[in-house]
Amino acid sequence: MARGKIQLKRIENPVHRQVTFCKRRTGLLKKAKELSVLCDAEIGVVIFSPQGKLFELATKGTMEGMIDKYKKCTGGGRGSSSATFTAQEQLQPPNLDPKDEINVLKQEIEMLQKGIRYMFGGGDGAMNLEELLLLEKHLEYWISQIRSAKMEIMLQEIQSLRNKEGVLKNANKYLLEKIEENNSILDGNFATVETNYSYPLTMPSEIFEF
Amino acid sequence: MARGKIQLKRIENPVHRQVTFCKRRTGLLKKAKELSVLCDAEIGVVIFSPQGKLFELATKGTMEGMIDKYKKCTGGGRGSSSATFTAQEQLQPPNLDPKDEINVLKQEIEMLQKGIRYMFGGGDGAMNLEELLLLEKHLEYWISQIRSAKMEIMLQEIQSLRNKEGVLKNANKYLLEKIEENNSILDGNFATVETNYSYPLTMPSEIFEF
DNA sequence: AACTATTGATAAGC
DNA sequence: TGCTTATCAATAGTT
Repeated sequence: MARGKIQLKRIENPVHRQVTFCKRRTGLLKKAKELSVLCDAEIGVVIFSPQGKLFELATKGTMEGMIDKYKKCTGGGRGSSSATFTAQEQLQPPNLDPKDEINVLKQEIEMLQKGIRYMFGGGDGAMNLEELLLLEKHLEYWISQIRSAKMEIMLQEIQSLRNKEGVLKNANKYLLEKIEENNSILDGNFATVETNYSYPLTMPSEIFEF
Repeated sequence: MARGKIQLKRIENPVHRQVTFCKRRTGLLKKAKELSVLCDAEIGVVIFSPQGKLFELATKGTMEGMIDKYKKCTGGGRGSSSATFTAQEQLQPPNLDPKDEINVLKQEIEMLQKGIRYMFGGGDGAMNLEELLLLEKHLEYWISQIRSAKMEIMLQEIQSLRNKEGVLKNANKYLLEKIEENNSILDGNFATVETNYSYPLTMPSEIFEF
């Protein structure tokens, strides 16, 4: 926004973070009010500061009312979200007694939580060797997933570029033919058109190096 | 904002209103996510369109969790909780159909994973190449952290085993001396005690290979 | 849905 | 916390 763009990650400097929290909180609530007024929508916003302080906005009626309305709306099924990052399905043998499955899942949750604590809490959430080995395994799996997703995207990109390359080469060829045609029509009356490029015109291959 | 400023009042043209609702709704949720990430805040947003359609965002945990937290903060009536972050406590609410419990836990895992994605990537669902590269980098860093923690534990373990080894060797030596002492006391009256072990008694070194 | 001229939001500095 | 300003981001109107 101003004086340079920012990374979308937690602001480490506590002073900056606090200031930004104030400013953006104000901005967010303003935006919410505007949306509500402009589009006749009912909006509730709840913000807890890192210290646990509460800021709220309910554009019509009360927050309590909003919550009731929300609960009515979500009363039925829960939609689990999109992308497929589910390590547990891959890492586990398919058929498992429900009881065991529950335990495995709980174990995994605990590990993830510990891992997160370890990562973000500065490493005090002591994990033992076994847990670390397991977490390592999971992370490696995630990385492999990410790498294959990455590869897919890159391959698509390469294919797309190759297609473009083909099109461009053809256009190239066509244009050169045109030029030579013109030259032969103009015959010896003029010097040939200066062409300081060679056929086919290509892009440097570095474009494939992401 | 663009091509002329707007009045802060309900947009009368239904088409304009709908379009603006879409655009600004997206913008508002984006802002909320940004604020949450940048300032480590917990944010819940609920939007009802004029037609009563629900749009929601909860940046940490679930909306249910937010509502509970909100109720606690406002001192209002009790809020009944549903699945929130702690598998252990999920245990206590006594009887849950195993099937449901599995779903709850899977949901929780997905949430944790989503949280990780969110913390690292800031994106929602599908990730683009840049985000994937970033996530890969972060995971690699994480793994390296875990590996060094693992190494430290292993080194400690080795050290501890070496200490034990020393103690055992000493005990060993002492016992052997005792035996020889006894033998010399017993003199030639009996054959020496059969010892089919060599000094010092050691453990096979494979124990260090984890 | 895509574009772009504008307005709005805000990071950094004081 | 508030004000200023240079910049970035959101978006109103248009196609």
